[in-house]
Amino acid sequence: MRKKVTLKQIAKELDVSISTVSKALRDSIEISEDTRQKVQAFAKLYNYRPNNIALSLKNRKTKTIGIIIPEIVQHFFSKVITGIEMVANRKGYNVIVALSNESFDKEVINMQMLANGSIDGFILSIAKETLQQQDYHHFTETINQGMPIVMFDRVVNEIKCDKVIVDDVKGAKKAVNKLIENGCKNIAIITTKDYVSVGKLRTQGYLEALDDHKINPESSLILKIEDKLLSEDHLDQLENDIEQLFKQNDKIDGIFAVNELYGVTAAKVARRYGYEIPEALQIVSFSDGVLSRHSTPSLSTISQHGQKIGESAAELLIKRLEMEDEEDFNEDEDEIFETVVIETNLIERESTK
Amino acid sequence: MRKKVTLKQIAKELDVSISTVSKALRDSIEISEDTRQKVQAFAKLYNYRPNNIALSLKNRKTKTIGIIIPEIVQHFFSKVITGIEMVANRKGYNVIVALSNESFDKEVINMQMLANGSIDGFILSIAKETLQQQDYHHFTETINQGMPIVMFDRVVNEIKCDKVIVDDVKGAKKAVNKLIENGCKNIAIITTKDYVSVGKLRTQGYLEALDDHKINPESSLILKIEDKLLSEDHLDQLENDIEQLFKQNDKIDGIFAVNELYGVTAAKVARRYGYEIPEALQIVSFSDGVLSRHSTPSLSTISQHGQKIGESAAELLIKRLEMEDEEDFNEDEDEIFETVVIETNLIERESTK
DNA sequence: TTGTAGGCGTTATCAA
DNA sequence: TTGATAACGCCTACAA
Repeated sequence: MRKKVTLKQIAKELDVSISTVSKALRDSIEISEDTRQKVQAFAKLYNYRPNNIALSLKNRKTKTIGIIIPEIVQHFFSKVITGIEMVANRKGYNVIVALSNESFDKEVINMQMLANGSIDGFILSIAKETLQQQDYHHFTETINQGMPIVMFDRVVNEIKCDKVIVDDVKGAKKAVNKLIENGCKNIAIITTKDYVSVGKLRTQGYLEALDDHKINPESSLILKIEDKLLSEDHLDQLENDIEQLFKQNDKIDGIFAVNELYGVTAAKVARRYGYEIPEALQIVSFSDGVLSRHSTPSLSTISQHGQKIGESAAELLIKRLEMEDEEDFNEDEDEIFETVVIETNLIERESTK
Repeated sequence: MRKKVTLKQIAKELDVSISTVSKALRDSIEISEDTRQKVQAFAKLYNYRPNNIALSLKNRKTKTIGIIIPEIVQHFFSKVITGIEMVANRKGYNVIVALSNESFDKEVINMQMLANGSIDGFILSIAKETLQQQDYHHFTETINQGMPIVMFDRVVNEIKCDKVIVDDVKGAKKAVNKLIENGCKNIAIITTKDYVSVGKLRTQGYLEALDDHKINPESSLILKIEDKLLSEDHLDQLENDIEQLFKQNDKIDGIFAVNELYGVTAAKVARRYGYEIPEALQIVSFSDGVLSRHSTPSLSTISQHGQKIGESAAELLIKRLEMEDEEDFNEDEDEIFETVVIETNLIERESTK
């Protein structure tokens, strides 16, 4: 068991000072060719690597990014992480992941844990509970402490920071327009309660698309799901709710679902009701998932490009971090924040004509 | 912008020494009630939190766990992370995630990055490329440096460390036995090339189950997929391969797929060929995914309980970490490592009778 | 009851 | 060309 070597140990072995070793390893011109080689050889032999923690303490930066997301067992969030990790890694950053589990308390606790020096900045998507309570003090606090935050997907106007979002309204309109073009007359929407910002925006897009085509929205065609964590019970409930939708209105010939689970579940229920897809009923869902691609019938979706979102968020954060370095204490106060919008696009599969 | 306060600053403000502040905050009896309250009040006011990095450096432990997995965009791995994160968090640990992307080089680089003081121990699942090259020096090296590793799912006998695995052979036998019980006579297997340990083991289970029932394996019923990263091309290739399987052998009435993607794809191709599921063809797949539950028909699967695996791995690692603390330098050399086996179970859905 | 000093591993500055 | 020293933020043994 060869424990990690430190500069100190190398110094002792070679009978030179610590600073000589340090300089030699960093190819300083101050050091003679001779000792440099000696030191480097020894270091290589013992596989010396500078201790990250010590460096972090010294440099007052950790080169790691903290991610806080509601859950990881969701293709969209995994994709985002993949994207973040890619650019982070490329730029020499690590990524530390914490899950809020949609809970306000866990979000707060995790932020505090990480904010105490473990990371240089946050990339996060807000927990549902937080959105519901509209308590954002933990965000403002960390920002005030000088730690930058980049929010993605579930963002909130109250907080001034960089953001990466999807054109939810526009994406929803694309979906609904497609259905209208394809001849649907009675288009239902399956969405979330309004406190989930993306659900609200997608609902808005749905309404705007209808309006653009002079179609009056009907409340019997709008289903707002109380979105709890995924559980078997919840799934049953979801199916029941969708069944109610079909019972309430037997003219439905198009469905826009704000996520792919709603989409595939709608397809399942619809087929149980004898609807032919896409002949009698067409479906488009918002999604970045694996479900819509592999389900039968495969679902046409509005792809939100989770990985791109992640990449974009990481770039924004790192840009800001490196900026801070440069402008040694530019206490400008009124900083300018960016909001990057990632374009969605419609992927046509079997659930539309 | 109120930057984070340090002990030093508090000390200066209150005109006491740093150690007095430190002790006061930790409720030391050495400190007078008076100053203690004064210090604590001030600390609370300025929202003092000890700096993690400084603590890590001092204590020579970071209280964070490094996870290295091939990819995160796979339900199984997400589940494992969820499990790890749960127990880690409960025990005051953070979780830092790195992705190998199935590449040997990235695995090595990421390990080195994290091993330099950033974490206390690893939980990992080996990249395919590493398994192929059978080069495990980076594992032995980090273990030799005194950093514990827990491997899960894709493990390897050559490395002595704690492991968490699934009873792959037994699970596969459960699946195939079920098919046999249900009357299947010609059961095909869709599996990976043998260098993927879990694929190999599941294939072995398949063969053993057949043997138990005195059924001779037929090479025309065994399809070994060259498993690349998921891409559209790869998917087409997969469908082609499966089509070949059906062409080669028109008596197939049961399929055991070693993962759910193979399972749903087989179902898709089979239905294109006019097979009724489960009447004419029954399918069971290994899985921990969302696909099999929501596909049509939903797939019967051998559930591998990814979250439990994660929890178990985290418990093993943390146990070992805390052990190290106690036994101040017990250089015993021949340590004893555990291998925890997580039981699988068969979930019956629509793809079996 | 309070303060001083040393150390965790590095690097940077300045002195030798 | 090399080395001593201080600093990053914290804790603790020991001294006052």
